[in-house]
Amino acid sequence: MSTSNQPRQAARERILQAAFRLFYARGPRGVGVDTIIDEAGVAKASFYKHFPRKDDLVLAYLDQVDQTWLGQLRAAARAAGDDPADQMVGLFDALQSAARREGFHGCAFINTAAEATPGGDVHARTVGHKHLVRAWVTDLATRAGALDPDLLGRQLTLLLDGGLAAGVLDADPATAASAKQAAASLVAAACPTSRRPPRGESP
Amino acid sequence: MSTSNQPRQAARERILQAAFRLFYARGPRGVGVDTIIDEAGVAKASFYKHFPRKDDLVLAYLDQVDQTWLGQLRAAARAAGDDPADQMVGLFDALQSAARREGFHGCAFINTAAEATPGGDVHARTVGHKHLVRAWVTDLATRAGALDPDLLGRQLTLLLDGGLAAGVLDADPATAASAKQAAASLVAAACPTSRRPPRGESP
DNA sequence: AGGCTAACAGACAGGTCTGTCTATTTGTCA
DNA sequence: TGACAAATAGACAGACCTGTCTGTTAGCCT
Repeated sequence: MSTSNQPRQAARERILQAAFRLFYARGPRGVGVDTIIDEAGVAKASFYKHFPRKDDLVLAYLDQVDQTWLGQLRAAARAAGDDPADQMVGLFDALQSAARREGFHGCAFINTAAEATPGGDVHARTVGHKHLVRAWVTDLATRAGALDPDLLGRQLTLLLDGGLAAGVLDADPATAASAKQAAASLVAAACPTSRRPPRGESP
Repeated sequence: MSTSNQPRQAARERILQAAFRLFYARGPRGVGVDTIIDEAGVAKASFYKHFPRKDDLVLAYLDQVDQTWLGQLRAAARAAGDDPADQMVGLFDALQSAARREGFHGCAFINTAAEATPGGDVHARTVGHKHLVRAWVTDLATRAGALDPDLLGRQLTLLLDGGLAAGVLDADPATAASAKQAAASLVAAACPTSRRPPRGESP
């Protein structure tokens, strides 16, 4: 029963996996639904049952990337320790990991937004994602006691976007390293109150 | 004769102008050659005489954007004075101007690279442009006496790319302002030798 | 066993895209 | 005036894309 229950949702899952890989590599407009159908090994009717319009699949793809990327950012931040200031720098390790990954092709949201209709659902979803990330970084900046959390949030997001987006041109690991150093510089300049030692006690 | 000599090169020019506007707004793959032909008011045979493949027009488009954008960057840098350190900050005014411009739609190179075939001419051209910009900024950093010019060049380019690329999502003028402030921070941190006053004499 | 749901295979229509081709018009120069 | 170069209008082929439709097969629950 477990093996026969698996196909119940397996078709949708296979479509999503194929879409994730193909959309990210070539962009949604660069991949026809027939290609996804072949790659996923599903029937056309099944495809359109799960995703009535191709854009529905694009939206699901964006949601998937959103969850994955935010998860990686949060994990990298958490790995940097408990201090929000350290976390703001540490999250750039997620950028470095992404840049090293085979098949790295830049920022899925910017790449997708570039070819999406400005007023449509797809474009709106990409904007929503970036707002989420910035809100999270700004929250970290607030908790780190930054003088201007909104400014620092924007600046770090800018570095992140720059490092991600440039990946579609040239996946240079030195770029991510430079971004992290820049982040450290900006965080240090914006949070002058706690000049905390690497592993120390409260003053 | 002057009026009749004009059309000799006018067709090519009209095509380029139409392509510039349409390609930037919708991306090269989002615009068919028929649309460009209509918009430029030329015949299809004329189009393919000047640009045998559509990609040839895309390359010409990229060259045009390259010249325009580099010119704006250099002008903004020059407007900031003679000090290379000031110029590295001042060039971000070009970003702010671009973000304010009607129809701002992010970075033409990143947007085009996102939909270009990874190994092809078009993709190579976009990479070439970014290398040019970075080399120019790195040169400024060197002349400003930065401790690590390559690092500073990468960091400023990162900020520039981030501000440009994010424009395809949301053309927020505050983003460009934040980028300029971040640049000022990084330049100040990287060039500690000359702590030059806003309008002063040599020490 | 029989009904039901989901998936499968694949043809098909209608549209768009690139690039080629024919035939005609216009302006220039000798 | 007549040859020549270049532009014009537009049909056309071949490929690809989205979305619909018909018919078949396999597993699940009662």
